[in-house]
Amino acid sequence: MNSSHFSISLHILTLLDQVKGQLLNSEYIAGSINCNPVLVRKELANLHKHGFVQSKEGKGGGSTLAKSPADINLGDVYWAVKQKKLLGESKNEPNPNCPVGRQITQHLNDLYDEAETALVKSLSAKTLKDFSASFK
Amino acid sequence: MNSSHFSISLHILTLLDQVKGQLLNSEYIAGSINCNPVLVRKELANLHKHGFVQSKEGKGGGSTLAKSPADINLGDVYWAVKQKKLLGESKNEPNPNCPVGRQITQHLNDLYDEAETALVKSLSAKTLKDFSASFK
DNA sequence: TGTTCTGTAATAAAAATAGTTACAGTATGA
DNA sequence: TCATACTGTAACTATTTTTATTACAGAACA
Repeated sequence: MNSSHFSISLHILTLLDQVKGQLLNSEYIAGSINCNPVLVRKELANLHKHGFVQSKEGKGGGSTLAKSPADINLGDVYWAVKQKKLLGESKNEPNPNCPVGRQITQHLNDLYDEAETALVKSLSAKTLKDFSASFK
Repeated sequence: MNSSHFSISLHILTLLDQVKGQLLNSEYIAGSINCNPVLVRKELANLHKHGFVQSKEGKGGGSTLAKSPADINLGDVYWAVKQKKLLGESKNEPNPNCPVGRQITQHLNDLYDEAETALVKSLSAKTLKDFSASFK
């Protein structure tokens, strides 16, 4: 991963949990995150695609959690939100004429996959309920 | 982390290991990575600062490993190379007037620190020697 | 003493990320 | 039924981050 997708998504999910089923609209959420409402709606669209939230269109609409916070673990959020490699290359086209260049992409990918698995395992130890409960 | 610092550094270290003590110059290394030699020199400067490589200036100069590849573990490389948060925010200034916004940065940081620790533990299981040995 | 490197700074180009504007479609309720 | 307030999404712009380029002082070598 990278960027702030995970942070923003978890922020959204936490807010939705804190209001216990109340619908929150993208402008309110954006106000808490301090970002653009369209960015929130995009993030919500992704969370919706992965079954974490439900949205209601139209006047008085907004979003709410689609399942119990105890059933949302942060490792699953990670996978849902992930858009690109955790550790990795923006550009990466090593020289195929060099023995190291030719093979390194595969070896790095293997290494990163292992490392990412360890990271997700750590995240998976916590649910949204746990995370949200740490807010006073 | 993020970006390609880790990939590039590990690529450099692998090349240096493969040539067993021979000096490699930044242009050669850049040729294998397929990037700019100045980028390699900056990355080498950082690796040098952390004691992984030695460099020799002047004609016929170049770089070589400063310690045995068996004594370079990939977790240490990770820390040396890390320049910013693994999972995190480019911009992140949540609303201090919102209970969630006010506390989330700290909670996210705690979460990320744990996850990063798990990731580094995984990386630390391998040395440069191990990694380099997987190249045929 | 000319050549070939490193080290580093300053700048430019390219890529990625976030913000903005715009608008069709949906639900609500007066 | 019509004004209002949302979502969903696209197109575009601005900003930030990353990478490449140029430049040059200083070091080592032949």
